[in-house]
Amino acid sequence: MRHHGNRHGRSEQARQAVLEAADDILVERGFAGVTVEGIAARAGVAKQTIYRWWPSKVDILLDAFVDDMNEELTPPDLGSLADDLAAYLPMLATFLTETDEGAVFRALAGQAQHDPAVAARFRDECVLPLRARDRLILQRAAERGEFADLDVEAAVDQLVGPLYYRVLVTGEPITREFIDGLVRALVA
Amino acid sequence: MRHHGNRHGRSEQARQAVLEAADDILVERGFAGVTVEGIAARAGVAKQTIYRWWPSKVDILLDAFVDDMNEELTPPDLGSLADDLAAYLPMLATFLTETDEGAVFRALAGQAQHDPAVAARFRDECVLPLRARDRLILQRAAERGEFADLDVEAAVDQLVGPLYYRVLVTGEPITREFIDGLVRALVA
Amino acid sequence: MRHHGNRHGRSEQARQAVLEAADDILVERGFAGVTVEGIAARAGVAKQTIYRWWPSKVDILLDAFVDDMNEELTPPDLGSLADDLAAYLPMLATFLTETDEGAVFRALAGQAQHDPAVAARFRDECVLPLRARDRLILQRAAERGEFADLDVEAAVDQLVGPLYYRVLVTGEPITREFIDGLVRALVA
Amino acid sequence: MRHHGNRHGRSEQARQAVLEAADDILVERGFAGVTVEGIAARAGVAKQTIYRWWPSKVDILLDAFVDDMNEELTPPDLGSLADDLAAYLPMLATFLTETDEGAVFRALAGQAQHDPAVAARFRDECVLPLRARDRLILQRAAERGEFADLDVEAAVDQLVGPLYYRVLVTGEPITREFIDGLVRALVA
DNA sequence: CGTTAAGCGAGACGGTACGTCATGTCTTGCG
DNA sequence: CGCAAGACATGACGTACCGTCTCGCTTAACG
Repeated sequence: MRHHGNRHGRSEQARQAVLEAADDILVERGFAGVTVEGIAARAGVAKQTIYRWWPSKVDILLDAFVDDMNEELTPPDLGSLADDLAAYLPMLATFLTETDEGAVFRALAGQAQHDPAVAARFRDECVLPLRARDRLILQRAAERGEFADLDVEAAVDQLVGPLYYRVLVTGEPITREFIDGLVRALVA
Repeated sequence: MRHHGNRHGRSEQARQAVLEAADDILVERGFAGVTVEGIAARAGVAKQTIYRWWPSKVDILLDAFVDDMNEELTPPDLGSLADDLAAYLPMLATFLTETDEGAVFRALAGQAQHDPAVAARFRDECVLPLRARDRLILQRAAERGEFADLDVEAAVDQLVGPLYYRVLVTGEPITREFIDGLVRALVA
Repeated sequence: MRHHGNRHGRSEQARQAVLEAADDILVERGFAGVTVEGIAARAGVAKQTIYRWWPSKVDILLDAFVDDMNEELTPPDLGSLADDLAAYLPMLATFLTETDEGAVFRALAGQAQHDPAVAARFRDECVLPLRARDRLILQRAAERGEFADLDVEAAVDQLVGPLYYRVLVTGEPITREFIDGLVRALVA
Repeated sequence: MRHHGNRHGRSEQARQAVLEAADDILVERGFAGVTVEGIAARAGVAKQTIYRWWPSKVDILLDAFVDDMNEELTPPDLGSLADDLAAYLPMLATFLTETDEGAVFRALAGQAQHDPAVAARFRDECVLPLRARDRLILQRAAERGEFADLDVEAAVDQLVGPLYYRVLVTGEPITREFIDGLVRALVA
């Protein structure tokens, strides 16, 4: 049964179809291949319906990322900082480099370099939630007394910064050894 | 007197005008405002002249970056690793966030997220030369014997990774204290 | 207190509001400016209410014309054909060129060139009633015996044809002399 | 050999293709079926090429009419006014009602009712040339001395006005008798 | 020392996607 | 049941750039 609008706001069906279509096209054809017309066609939705709810294709990807991210990346709680990090950082690396959500993240990070408005939304809606997960592990370690005087924010940057650097800048693979080095530098 | 072509090789005048126009437009209007037509108009050059020498606008920016970068960012040589880093890292941060070349770098980094071909050229022509400078300081320290057993590549990532992460991802400012923390973590 | 529907038949209030809104917009902004959405907004009526009762905006204008025309253009009865025509033809010209109803008539005549269905309704509901008035004068003259053997239909065409031609085709103003010429040609 | 633009102005090939496509679509699907996109597709031309040279689809039809009209409707010269008119007026009627150019003329006449700017161009480029032909017959008669004191302009209106009135307003067919009546009224 | 071919400015061309506007259909809840 | 409200699929609008092409001028090496 097709839904053709009603007085109580938007069609959830259309919303989902748009987000999924955007996601799929991004993964299949890259960011340049993502067009509002393409999304509309693939989602079986009118272009105007997209423009009614999203100002641009970037906003669609932001929504798509927010929707999907929340189902992923639950940080482990293994009882020791070193173990938690050894489990979590590879998960994060895989998330960023291998998953569809990671592809969306990278595309948004790319677009954030071109547009300050995108950058602001990207930080609030993508980076902050990811950092919250990063922080969680360190905070639990602090609560256990492993690090009495830790500056959590700086520590997060030192831990995940090199990882994002490899993902977004150098393209180097993130190896077990690389992560071990990061953990050792922090624990030392 | 305008130059209208010759039989043997390209017009250096046109090349310079194009690179400068691209640079200027990027800084003034952002990456989205950079168009081949706009560059041509501003440089007083025919569109075809651009397409004859550059496959896309990204290649223009790459050339512009390479031209300009070589005049910047000479790493200091103060005799101690801590001093060198304390002098160099703020220079790098300023280069990335404040200068026109930094704006080009960020734009290219952004576009590299969207296109693997751009990513490859970006790494070869932008990232590698910058990393060469990063490495120089650590190599000199190693030669002085400050760190006998240092893995230079990993150390570079740990040093500059958090810095790029702030520039490209979180947008947090890069403070004196932040840099001191990075240096301390390495020297420890 | 606004009316929001009732159980027994359509709202006359809504009908009037729609016809007036269509008329007003046509006069103010021209035929291209007449849109169903615009009419609905101006009339304070839902779009669906319009589509429930009129198949298209042209049908709205047809209804508007029929409503208004009946209050206008009563042919005079001065006792002689020449006098009647000398009084009536200028009235007709003014009606077509100066009044709001004339504007509606011209818009419908224009649309009739594009769509045979419109043309049919236009002739039945607009042209025929106007021709009835034209004919009336000639018929009364025939009844008075002024013209025993007159072909009324052909005479009407010869009289008002040039007038419509000027209004719809050449745009020439309709002068006293022009009308006198038409009358003279008929009476001769 | 395809032509893709040069420094000396527009492609005559594209111009012709556009005019013919517009003409064909108008005849096949009516004025409402004429769209710039449809013309572009049918002519094998880019939409922008159309907008570069014509402000609107009406301007295309105007050009198409002007191009085609000049090859049609040469008034006869049979030596007497009555004969000339008896030959010419049916030709005119057929031109307006049966030919493709007539369809374009009627469409333009329709659009002229909606837009004063169109009306102005329509009169200058369509109506005036047609009237020139109408006038020719009467002028030749005047030169022959058939009508010493004829007001040619008014006579043209009286002759062709009823004819256009039937074509554009009533839709009545234009019969031999009807035309004879018009000629008789003038000659009388 | 004139020929001639490459580089150039100019700009029209076939395309693709943009973001907007109006159409006519639909669903909902109030009166 | 009629209505106001408004979301929806559809499709054309007019614009902006893309990358390709042709043209005629300028200019320097070659004949």
